[in-house]
Amino acid sequence: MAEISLTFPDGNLRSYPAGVTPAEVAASIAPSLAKKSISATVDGAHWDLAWPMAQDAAITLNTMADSAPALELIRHDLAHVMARAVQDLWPEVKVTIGPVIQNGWYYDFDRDEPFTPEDLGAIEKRMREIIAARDPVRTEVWDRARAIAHYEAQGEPFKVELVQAIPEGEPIRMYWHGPWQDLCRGPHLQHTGQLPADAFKLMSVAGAYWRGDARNKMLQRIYGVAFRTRDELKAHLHMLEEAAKRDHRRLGREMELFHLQEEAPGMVFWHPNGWTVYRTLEDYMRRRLRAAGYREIKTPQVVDRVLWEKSGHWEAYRDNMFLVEVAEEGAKEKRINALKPMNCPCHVQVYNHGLKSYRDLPLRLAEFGSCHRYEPSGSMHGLMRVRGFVQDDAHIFCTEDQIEAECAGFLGLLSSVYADLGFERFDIKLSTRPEVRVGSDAVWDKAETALERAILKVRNDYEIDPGEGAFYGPKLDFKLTDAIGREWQCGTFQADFNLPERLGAEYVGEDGAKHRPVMLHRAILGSFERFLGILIENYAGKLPFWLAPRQVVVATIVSDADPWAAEVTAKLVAAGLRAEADTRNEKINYKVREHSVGKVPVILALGAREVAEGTVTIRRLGEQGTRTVALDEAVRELAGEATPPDLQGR
RNA sequence: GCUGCUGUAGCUCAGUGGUAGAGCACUCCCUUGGUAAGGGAGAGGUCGACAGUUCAAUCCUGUCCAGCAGCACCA
Repeated sequence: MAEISLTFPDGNLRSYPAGVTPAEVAASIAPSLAKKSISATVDGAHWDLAWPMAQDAAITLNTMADSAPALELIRHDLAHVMARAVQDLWPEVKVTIGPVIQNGWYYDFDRDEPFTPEDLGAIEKRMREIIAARDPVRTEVWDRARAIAHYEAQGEPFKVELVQAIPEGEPIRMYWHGPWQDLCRGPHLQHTGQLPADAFKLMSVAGAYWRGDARNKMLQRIYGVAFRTRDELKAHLHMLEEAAKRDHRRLGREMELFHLQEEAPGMVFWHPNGWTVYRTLEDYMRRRLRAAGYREIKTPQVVDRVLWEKSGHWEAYRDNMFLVEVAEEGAKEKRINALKPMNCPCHVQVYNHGLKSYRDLPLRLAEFGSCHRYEPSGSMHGLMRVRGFVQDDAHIFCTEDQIEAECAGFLGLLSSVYADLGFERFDIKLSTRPEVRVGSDAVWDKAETALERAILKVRNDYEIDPGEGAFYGPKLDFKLTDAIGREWQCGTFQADFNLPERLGAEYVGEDGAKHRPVMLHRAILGSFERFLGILIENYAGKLPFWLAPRQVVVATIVSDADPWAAEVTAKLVAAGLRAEADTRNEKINYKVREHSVGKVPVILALGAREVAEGTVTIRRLGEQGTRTVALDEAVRELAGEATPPDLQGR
């Protein structure tokens, strides 16, 4: 019999007969290792202890102490155990797929009746019984015809489809968890008793399309989370609660920032506090753009369909546009306008007004452009996905040769803005030419290279998404990472060879002939609404001092301090701070609590002592201690902190 | 848009086939209190909208609207 040699993590090399399984290898080393092992990593692939190895390989035996493989096995086995529990309880339910996802797994079922929360409880209970039974797990490789015949006999049409979709040459594996069988690529644990009965939880049930396609049947997806220990599960559930506490919809209410209501779904009603943050951010962006050589413009919200027909949006995106019909005097037909869903066609109109020379390029036109898009009802989410929003939009008209320098300049601006707003980390993705596109290959070559070279001036790591560019040009997407590790795509930089053509943008070149400019669409924040949502969640409501809607509350301890509070507040306001006096007939405890809940960064408490000394006592949000200082000193200190980052040090 | 769930006071929620309640918030009174809720009283609701069943609907049924979770979508 042929021999294979296996390399162990410590560098040792040992020979085994071909076809040896990791379980046998473990047993050959030590019975204790055989007992502890749950899977193997063979040449980097996650390997079932029962799979035979046919050739030389590097092998590592995994135990429950190895977090990544352990969690994958636990979650994957639990997906099977859940599917089995569901079919035990409701044999008529059809099974489909059940992959491992972050923190857990899901499994999609086809069942006419919806699963209820009570059903989830029953399923969990049955799962624990299956775990307690310590059913053995077994694997076999079948041929395609047998697997298809089996699933047809079982009345599992989805599984038949899955078997048919497995590429030629890949093994078709069947797994048994006790008497229950599932098609699965594995690997799995050795018996259900290895699963932690107290470290998983079924979370929710929701609809999901078969194979992720909206044209297919909607299945019922049950989500579960699982960890190795009960404490890890508890920690995860606690983390979810903490994340819920920084939900911008909740904080928006608590901090009185904004609200949404039925009569204007997806459109934000900004309250004084929220609008203050919004305006502060907008003012900041306006300064940054001006300093970076942009010129600000403002274009109409309501624009005749004719322009959208010219730009091509009418054909492609009409269903997502808000239409405004007007019965004009004397006209037979109503005039149809659209609320602009984007600013670019209007910006080309500004560009086209008057003949442009190559000397005018690059021309950077910026607009805080108010846009409306009819987003699908189910997609809306607080400030994160709305129907009415404002972009920090700008279009750069330039020559092909200027793309690289413009892109490099933009990258510098973007990273500086993100850093100012508290996001040090962001990732870049370059999407290159798709199959269907406009523009010559020479132009695409030039543009893609320009974007790539611009990135390389800033950093080495970026992701390439081949074929994912828009039909009109390559693009960069920027994803920032927030305080709890979530990623948000905000910035974008897109070259466009199409719109200048469609809308007839031109410039007179050095040669006296007319040329077509390239248009660069770019945004840093994306939409103000969404970015503010991200900021609120990133800071859990505790916005940096310069952005905080109410920076200082002057709270009196006794009513004798009211005049001093008025004087203090006036001084703060005169120094440009957003300060309010709270002279209500309430105890200081009450005021401190209320303004802490409202995320006011600084409370100045004034009692008899402060009145007598002409001082203020500073209490900062999240800190226990207080400091008593002279008023002038406090004003100087706070005014310094209130200076926006781009104006610091001036 | 699809599937499921939800919609009662500003907020968080309880409740019933005979038109409603709690806590917090709000108003007034008492209290002048030193760093996360002092005490008392009061006011506040077309029970998401529209139909239907019923002697009677906030409650049952249907349609619609909105929200939540997920899926799909996101120029």
